[in-house]
Amino acid sequence: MVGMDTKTALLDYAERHARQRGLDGFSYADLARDVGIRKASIHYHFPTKADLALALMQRYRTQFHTRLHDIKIAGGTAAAQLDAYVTLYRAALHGGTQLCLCVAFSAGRESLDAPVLAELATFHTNSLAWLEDVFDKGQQDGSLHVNPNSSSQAAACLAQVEGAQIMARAACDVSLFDLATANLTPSHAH
Amino acid sequence: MVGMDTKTALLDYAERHARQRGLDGFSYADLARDVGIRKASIHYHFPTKADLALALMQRYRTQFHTRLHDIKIAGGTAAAQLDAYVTLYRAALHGGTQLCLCVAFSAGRESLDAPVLAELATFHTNSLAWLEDVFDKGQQDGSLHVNPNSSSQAAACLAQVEGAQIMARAACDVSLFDLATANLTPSHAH
DNA sequence: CCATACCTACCATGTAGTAGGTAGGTATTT
DNA sequence: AAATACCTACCTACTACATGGTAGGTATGG
Repeated sequence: MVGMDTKTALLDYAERHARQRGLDGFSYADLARDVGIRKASIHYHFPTKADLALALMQRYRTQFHTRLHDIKIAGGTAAAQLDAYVTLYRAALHGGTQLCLCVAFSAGRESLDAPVLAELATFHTNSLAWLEDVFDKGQQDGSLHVNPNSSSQAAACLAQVEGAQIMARAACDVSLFDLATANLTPSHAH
Repeated sequence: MVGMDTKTALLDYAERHARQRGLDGFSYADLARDVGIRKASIHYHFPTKADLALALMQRYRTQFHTRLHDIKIAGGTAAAQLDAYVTLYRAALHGGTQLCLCVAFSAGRESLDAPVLAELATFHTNSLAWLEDVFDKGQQDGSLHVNPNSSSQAAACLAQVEGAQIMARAACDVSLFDLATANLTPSHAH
């Protein structure tokens, strides 16, 4: 974290904690130790924990959807795009040490304020739309087997990667993710 | 809760809290209010919170696997058994107000002691074995389309229902679960 | 009597936050 | 150039609870 501005450092550490333990599982005291400032100073950057959670979710959502956009722009078959998508979720596991933020926050959604819940809903809505688009494209280019209801298939796909993360996280074992998503990425040797 | 013994009442309320908010999201003070005894008295029944978590997981796992056993005993095609399985997960959502305990604990696994983690691992292992068995039977009785690797398909199926729970819980909307699991329960009108 | 299941009183930290202050840097004014 | 004003980003000191627990005591039912 050399030379990094304090606010970004706080967000980085907070994101890691939230993805490992959920929002209720860490405190400002943890962040203070991580960043090397006094706990009370964190309130300068994030007056309340809810502000921090919102900033985390907004940052995560925009970064994630930039990645989705990049996958689209890069072109390739729909199957390749789906593969890249699954790879995003796999990478988010960091070897089984953490969940992606949307899953972590979904599980602890009772502790979230309304604006954070709204961001979370937007994350899911955007992801479903992106996936549905991929399945539609897959039907056109013949690279994916698509059932008659692409929105249901998009939902199933999102459920699968999120669930695969849960399984892998529980066991701290990425190979479980691979096993559970093999049908989505058939080009990989499993 | 009339006439119920205190220990069971504690477990019931604790399970609800844990499934709604995770283990870090509730405290003995919540349980004390729920059951109507002093917080310190809870330690008589569960000396530490880790003891409580272990008891919760053990109870949940044994009950869940009794249900799986019942589905098997009841007979019917493999497709009907898979349908019953998905219905278990759907019912566990309680209208979108909570997750099943294994998902809630998986997300917050960092806060769990080793014996609880072991129970959680057993839960997943047993569930996968049961599902794999169903897929094997489905291939024999022709009621399920099974790909060459039934263990991967079992893992995918488990991931899907767990992920579908996450999605439905985030939005407090069971219809998302239905949308995301439609391919597993084709006999239902979606 | 004894086991069970509760109680009170307390402990040691821990949590999210408030209020006022200060140091250093930068922009503006004299 | 020097003084002043303002901003940023931290600090100390503190608050009000809250957390998971300990220790000793008491009431009740079998």
